[in-house]
Amino acid sequence: MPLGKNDDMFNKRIKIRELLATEPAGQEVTVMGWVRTFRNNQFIALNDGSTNNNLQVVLELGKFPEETLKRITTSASLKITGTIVPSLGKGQKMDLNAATLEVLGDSDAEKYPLQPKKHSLEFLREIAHLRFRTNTFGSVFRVRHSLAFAIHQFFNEKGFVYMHTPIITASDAEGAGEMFRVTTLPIDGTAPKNEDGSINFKEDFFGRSTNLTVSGQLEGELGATAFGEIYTFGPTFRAENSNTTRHLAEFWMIEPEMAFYDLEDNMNLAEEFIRYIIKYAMEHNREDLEFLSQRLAEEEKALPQDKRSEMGLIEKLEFVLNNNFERLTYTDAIEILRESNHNKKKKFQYPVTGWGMDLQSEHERFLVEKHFKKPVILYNYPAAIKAFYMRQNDGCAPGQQTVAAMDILAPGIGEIVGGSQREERQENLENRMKEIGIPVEELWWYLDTRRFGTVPHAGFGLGFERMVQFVTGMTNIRDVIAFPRTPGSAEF
RNA sequence: UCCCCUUUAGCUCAGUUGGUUAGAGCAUCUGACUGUUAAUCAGAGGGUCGUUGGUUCAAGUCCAACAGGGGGAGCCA
Repeated sequence: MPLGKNDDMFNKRIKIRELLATEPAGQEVTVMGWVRTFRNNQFIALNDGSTNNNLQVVLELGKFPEETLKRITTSASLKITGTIVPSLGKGQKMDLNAATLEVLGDSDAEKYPLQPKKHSLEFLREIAHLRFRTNTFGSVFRVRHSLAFAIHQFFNEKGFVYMHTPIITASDAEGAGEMFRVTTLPIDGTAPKNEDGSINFKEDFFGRSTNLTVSGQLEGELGATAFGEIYTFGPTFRAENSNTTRHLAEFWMIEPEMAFYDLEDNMNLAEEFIRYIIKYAMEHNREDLEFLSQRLAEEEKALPQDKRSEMGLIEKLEFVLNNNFERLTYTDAIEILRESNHNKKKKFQYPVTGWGMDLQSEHERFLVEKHFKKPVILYNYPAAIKAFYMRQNDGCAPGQQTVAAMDILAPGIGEIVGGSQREERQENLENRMKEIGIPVEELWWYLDTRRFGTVPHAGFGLGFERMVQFVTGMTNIRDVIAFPRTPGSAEF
């Protein structure tokens, strides 16, 4: 097939987003897209997914045969050639006066489920394979794309190495929740067994028991202690029976891991990172964000006054760009919560008992949404409520051992980032592992980072879908991933 | 996994203290009109009231179980 011969190409179309940015001056163009509405047997609102804005195609009366007009139904796909002129109508700046029109694919109007009207997000979730054709999901997924792209750009500019950590892992040593087992052994009870009756995984595909990854962090630390700075960005799986608006069984996570970073460096990076990708979306997806902002405002009209956001979506994002996150220690947070009127009036479901307690989401929400009214970074948590690999802080008061952990809490979402400086001292790390029953032998490869040239290092994990929720204002996490996997649900 | 709410036409919803033939808007179809903007106007078709069982002379309506959906909690990202 000859290359570079544009005349032979089927697709010489101009994208509608690009076309709408030009001035209408009688130019001849070809567009392709899907019908959103067909009014008056004369006006087609054509959408090609490049933007929520439709192109108005004008059909001269009598020019096209009746049989063709009948086929211009919602979501039918069309190829149209014609000239671009200033619109005579008020809703748009240009019209495409159609010279030729070809129906590429019909769409049976009686069966097509989307209508030119408002649909509930719940209904659209049931037709997740078609919901991209709506304005809301068009905007959400274009923004999701931009955020993903910005993430790579941010780390690339900083010289981080993008590391692909394994999806299938053998380590189940982290104790981070339920895992999905990966096996080729039969499930009908005929799998080979050991003498004690347990499954003999030596006979399995990998010769051992394997699972889908719950985090790439431990592998990430291996990369960081060689490249200096790495990040992962990939799918993560949790088999927890969580049924909430912010949990998925399959989600995407970004996990940077940096050698020669302490906790403060870590917080600085996380904050800069979040701001960078929001800014990127604000600059590249302004229209989509404005649409989503309007959608959210509309949705919140149905809520009682006290449940509505104080800021609009755009306003909130600008606020995050222009204001530093509030940073405070766990210990200070407990004090604030204890002294709050909310607590004194016993309005917390879980009373603030004092130092050492795990913060409940109502406490986090109080700090973020009521007290500080901005994103908050909490750090230096009690060791007892945090993971084994977090660095033990020196010089803690007796009975108040803390670790160099930090969580970033966002309004409306809750925890969006969890990170820490890692325990780089081999002895401390091993002692801690033994204390909480994590098999030291199984993680021999991880501990090698501490054996051979250990360095202070830190990292964090950011839930991508929660970030997309924050930026798009979508309240249910199932609406920011194309095909959500949740307990009891894996359609499509 | 626990608690609460919910399920009526393709969609969004009404449906009274249990009482005759279950309604509306939008969508769809037919026709009219033709510079429309979720076009408008006229007409038509469309329902095993989530499923199963129970109470009752009588159940869309009351009760129970199950299933789907939503919200909250826990776990976390």
